[in-house]
Amino acid sequence: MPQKISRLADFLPYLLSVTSNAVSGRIADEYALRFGLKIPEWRVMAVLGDAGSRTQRDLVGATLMDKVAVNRACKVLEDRGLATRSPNARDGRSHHLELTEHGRTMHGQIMPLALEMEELLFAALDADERAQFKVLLGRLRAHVRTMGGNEHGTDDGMEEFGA
Amino acid sequence: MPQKISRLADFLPYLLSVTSNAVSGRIADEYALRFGLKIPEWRVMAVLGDAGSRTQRDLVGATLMDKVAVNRACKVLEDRGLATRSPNARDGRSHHLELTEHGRTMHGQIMPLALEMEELLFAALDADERAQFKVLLGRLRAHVRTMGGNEHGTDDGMEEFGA
DNA sequence: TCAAGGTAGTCTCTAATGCAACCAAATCAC
DNA sequence: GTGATTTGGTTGCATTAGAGACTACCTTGA
Repeated sequence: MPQKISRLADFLPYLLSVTSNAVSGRIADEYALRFGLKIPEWRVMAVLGDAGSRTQRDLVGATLMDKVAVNRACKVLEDRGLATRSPNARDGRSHHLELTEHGRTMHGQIMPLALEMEELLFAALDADERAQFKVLLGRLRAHVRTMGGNEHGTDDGMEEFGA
Repeated sequence: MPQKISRLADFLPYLLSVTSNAVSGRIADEYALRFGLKIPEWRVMAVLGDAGSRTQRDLVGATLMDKVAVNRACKVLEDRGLATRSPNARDGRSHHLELTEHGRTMHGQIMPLALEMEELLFAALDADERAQFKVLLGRLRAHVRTMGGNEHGTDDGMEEFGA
């Protein structure tokens, strides 16, 4: 019998962090193995494949990643022929990014794997629990964002990227 | 009205990661500001203050951090006079780490702040929801750990460090 | 039309994180 | 005991993430 129970183990932020790392780690491994993609690259592909042509700025808003991270991910995707940039007629500073045919094909494989991974990782939770979990995460994130110095500049939602 | 809803935003691992980062970031800021401590250092202090004298190996098990991270955190704590190492009679390779008086004093300030932060960050969730959230995180983590290649070597629990 | 200020994207430098190789002490095999 | 293997701890290296500066371009307001 344990002599002492750690209060660390009861500390929600700790539990959250450890769990998140475990989940992310597993996914990162899987994507690296199967597609040679890192998480940032994968996220960008997910958004592009789903939403079509976007600027880097849009991608920052959609993925909540740093603009540098987005930039690097885009560059990798472009170098690998998974995405292309075309000039933005409206704004000479930015480009539109879009998946290539190759990118689209890969996206077609990637999304099912994502869902499969989600299924596998969250198998310990039934449908209701997952829904509940998602709601709690959403509320938590929204709340944390409102409090304190808003962290990383661009702080608009990720919920929509309507045209 | 949004034209399209991102599937990324519905992807649980993504939501988990983003939320966890937001929470961790806020806490990290707070501890850096008030005590000049980083998360790994804080975790080690939390365990030492709570459990008394431990070896680095124990700390790895208790914090689920890399042994290198633990080592570095310990070194910082020692350099700052918050913890001391004393030889381990049983094993010449390792030392016992323990908070100094100074460290203990700081620990006395740190833990209330931790609880305060938890309260503040999780204000968006009521008591039941927090309990539920904790249960779900626990199940999730336990499940993820069982699947796939067990990641980072040492994989014993964090739930007990009995004598 | 021109200056002033703001924004998208890029580059660079530094800090943080994790891994692999390593050393020293302990344990095991004989 | 002596050599081989394991384990706690440490160091160094490679990878990653983030802050800041910088360029090119846009927008506004005179």
